[in-house]
Amino acid sequence: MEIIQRPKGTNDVYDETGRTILYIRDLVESIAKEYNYNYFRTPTFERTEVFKRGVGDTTDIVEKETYDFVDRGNRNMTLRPEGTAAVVRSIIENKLYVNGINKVWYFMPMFRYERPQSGRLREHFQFGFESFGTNSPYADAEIISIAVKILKGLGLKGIKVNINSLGDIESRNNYREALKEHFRPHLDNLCSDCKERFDRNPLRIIDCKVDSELEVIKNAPKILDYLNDESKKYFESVKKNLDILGIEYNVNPNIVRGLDYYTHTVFEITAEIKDFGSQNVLCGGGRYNNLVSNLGGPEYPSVGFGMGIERLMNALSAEGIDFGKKEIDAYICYISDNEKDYAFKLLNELRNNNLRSDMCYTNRNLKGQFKECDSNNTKFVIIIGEEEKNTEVITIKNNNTKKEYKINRNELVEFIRRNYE
RNA sequence: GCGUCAUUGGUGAAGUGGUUAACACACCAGAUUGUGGCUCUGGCAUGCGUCGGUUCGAUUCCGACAUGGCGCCCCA
Repeated sequence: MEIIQRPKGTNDVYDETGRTILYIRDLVESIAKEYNYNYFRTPTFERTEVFKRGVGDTTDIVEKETYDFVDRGNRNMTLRPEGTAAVVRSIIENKLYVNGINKVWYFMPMFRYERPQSGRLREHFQFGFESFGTNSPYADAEIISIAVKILKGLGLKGIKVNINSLGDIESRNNYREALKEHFRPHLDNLCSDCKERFDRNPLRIIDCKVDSELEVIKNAPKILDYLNDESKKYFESVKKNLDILGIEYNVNPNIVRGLDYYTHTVFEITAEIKDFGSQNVLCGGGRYNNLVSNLGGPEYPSVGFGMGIERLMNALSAEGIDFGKKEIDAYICYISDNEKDYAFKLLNELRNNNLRSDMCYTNRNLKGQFKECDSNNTKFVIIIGEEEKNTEVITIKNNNTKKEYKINRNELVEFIRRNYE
C-alpha cells in the first residue's frame, strides 16, 4: 500500500526532538513565572481580517504567505501566521485592557506558505511574550532581557542583540518622505522588488539584499536622524535600561522588520553559529503602540517578541547542546514469569512515589531486560527472582557504580532517593 | 514564488545497464538456564523516493511529479 507522506514543510516530533521541545517549553514557562507573565492561547485560525488589518495587507506575510480557506459557512479564514495580531484581537474582544496591565506569553503553531528550508517551515512553533499597557522604556528592556535570558538559559553563546528605533508615526512619516525624495531620481537603478517597495513601503528598500551594494542605498538617509525629540529620548532610555540590566546590544539602523505594526523599538536576536544557514534570526520583536487601536481597541501601547522553536533547536544541535536524553530512576528486571506479578506491583509502588520507572512486559530474557536498562539510561536496576519474591529482600544495583545491594523492600524508595548522587 | 543540487535499509553510506545490492552502526536471536554494555555465531533492502519512457533487460539513462538541502525573496 502506498505510504502517505506528511505535508511539505511540516514535521513529526518524537524522541529527542520531543524531549528537547518539552525542555525548552519548561524553561520558557519558568522564566515567564519569574517575570510575572501569564499563559495565553488563541485559536489556530482567525477571520482573515485579523491579519490583514493587524499585520498589514501590503506585507509579504499577508500578501503571499498565508494559508487561507473559506469555511463551509463562506467565511474567509486564515491559519495564524504570527502570534501578536491574534493575541491583540483577543485582548480587544475580551476587553482585557480594563486590567491596565497585561503581561502574557504563548507557545503556539504558526503557518506560512513558503518554500521550506532548514529553519523555515510551513508549520512552525513559536513562543512569544507581550507586555501590554505600559508605554515605558523599562518594558522594552524587560522584553529584550527575557529573550536573552531564555537563550542564555539554553546554553547558547554568540548571541547578538540588534536594536533600532522606527520612532513614532510623525518620525516615521518624515523619514518615509525623505527616503522617497532620496530614491526618486535613482528609481531606474533599483531592482524590480525595490521599485515596488518605493510606493508601498520605502523603508524596506534599505535592507534589500539585491541592491545593498549600491551607493544610493549606502548613503540613504538614516532613520535615527529623523526621529523627533520625543522618539529620540525614548530610544535613549531603552538603551540606558538595557545597560542597567547588563545586556549588550548593537544599534543597527537597517532593521526595519517586515510587519507593519511596529513603532519605536525594533530588535532582532541572531546566533553567530558556524554551519548555520541563512535563517539565523532566532528572535524578532519590538514595540507596537498603535496596533490595538488599529484593530478597534483603545490606545493600548505594547511591546513583545516571538521566537521560533525549530531555529532554536537547530542552534542547539549546531552547538552540540543536548537536552533530549532519555532517563529514568529505576528499571525492574525479573528472572522468570513467576515474579512478573510481584514486579508489576513493585513498579506501581515506585511510580506512586514519583520515581520514573519501568519494566518489560514482553517475555525477554535477563540480557534483553538489561539492554532496556541501558537504552533508558537507568539509574538503578532492581532484580527480582524467586528469592526476592519470597523474602521481601530487594536486590538493587546502582547502574553508575555497578555496586549491588540487598535491602529490605520497605527501604527501597528511600534507598533510591538517598543514593541519587 | 525563483534558481540550484540531491533522494539506496531504522541510521551512515559503497556500488553497477544484466544472475545473491558491499561495509559499518543500530536492532533481533543464540553462545551464556539469576546479571547487560567486551568477544564470537546467525538474522536483518524480493528492494535502490513515486509514476511513466528508452532498452532484450534499469536501482543505474531520460521525463514528470513528490520530498529534502543550499542560495534568493521573506521571516521565527
